[in-house]
Amino acid sequence: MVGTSSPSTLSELLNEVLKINEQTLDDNDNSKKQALHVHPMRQALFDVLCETKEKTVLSVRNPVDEAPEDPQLMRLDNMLVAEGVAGPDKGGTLGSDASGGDQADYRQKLHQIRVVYNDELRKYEDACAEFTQHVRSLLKDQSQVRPIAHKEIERMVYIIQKKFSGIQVQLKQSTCEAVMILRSRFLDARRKRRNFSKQATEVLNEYFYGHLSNPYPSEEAKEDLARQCNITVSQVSNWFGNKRIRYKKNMAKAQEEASIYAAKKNAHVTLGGMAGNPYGMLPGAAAGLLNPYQMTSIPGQDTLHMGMPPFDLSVYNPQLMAQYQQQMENNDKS
DNA sequence: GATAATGATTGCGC
DNA sequence: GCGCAATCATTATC
Repeated sequence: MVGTSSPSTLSELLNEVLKINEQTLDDNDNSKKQALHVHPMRQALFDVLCETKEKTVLSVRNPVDEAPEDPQLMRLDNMLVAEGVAGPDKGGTLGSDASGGDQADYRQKLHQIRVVYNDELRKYEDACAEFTQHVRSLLKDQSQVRPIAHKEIERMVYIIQKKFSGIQVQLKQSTCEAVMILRSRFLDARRKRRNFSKQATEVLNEYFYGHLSNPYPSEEAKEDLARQCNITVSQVSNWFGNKRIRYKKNMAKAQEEASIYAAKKNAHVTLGGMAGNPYGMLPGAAAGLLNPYQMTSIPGQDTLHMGMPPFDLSVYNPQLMAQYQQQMENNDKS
């Protein structure tokens, strides 16, 4: 029937359109297309078909309205923002313990990841927009010959965007992995310690032996020491933690060291008074003599000697202290 | 290369 | 959250 003569009735035209819809139009079958396009009932029937289709599609739930936020995608997004890859550039702060050089290196590497990520993301977005536009125009073209509901187009767009979203998730995942690898590398690098400068160690030791009776610097004191030594407050805390433990463990050597710092302090006192020692009455290791550790741990001195050592506390002399210790050891032997 | 020294980390208790 | 103790990992010294 089709092809030989134009459809004369509404039902004939409908059958014709449905057939065409099923088979899709063959570009070579121009006469058939032509016949349809010029039929006086064409527009009316086409409108009816569109309306019917629109009603049918309306009953289908719109996936766009109901799509829940993908929790995995949300996690990835949050992480990328937190790490400074997505969102505003935070400069890639590592930890306060990382050294300056490492920080700069880390920032540079993170910036590279950020650039690559944003570049790829833009490419995907552009490709997605381009493909969506292409499909839209294709559907628009097809709407000339078959009824296409608006919701149908939106659904198609949604499917396309979901496909591209899947690719984006992969991109975000691999970016997160890259950041994790970078982070772990630099966190490991933090273990690559460098010894503090001699000057910094001097400052810390002076404070420690100057406060042996209470070697627990306050937060303010730690900040002050950190400034003086050009290290972080947590490094100061670490140093004091280690120092207290090791002082206890190796009292003999610590005593020797205490004498050195006491002598230094003494020289300072002679020259400049008691400035800088909040325990003014007990300069240097003299304060250490009253510290709780010494009462139990000095080799050869298992108990605290009740008698005070033979020196004047106000002008502590390390040599006299050494003599005193020697004397006590001799007493223990005899 | 062995050893000591030292800064950092971890697990635990308070 | 802080400090202690044990331990790890690196650096310095011999």
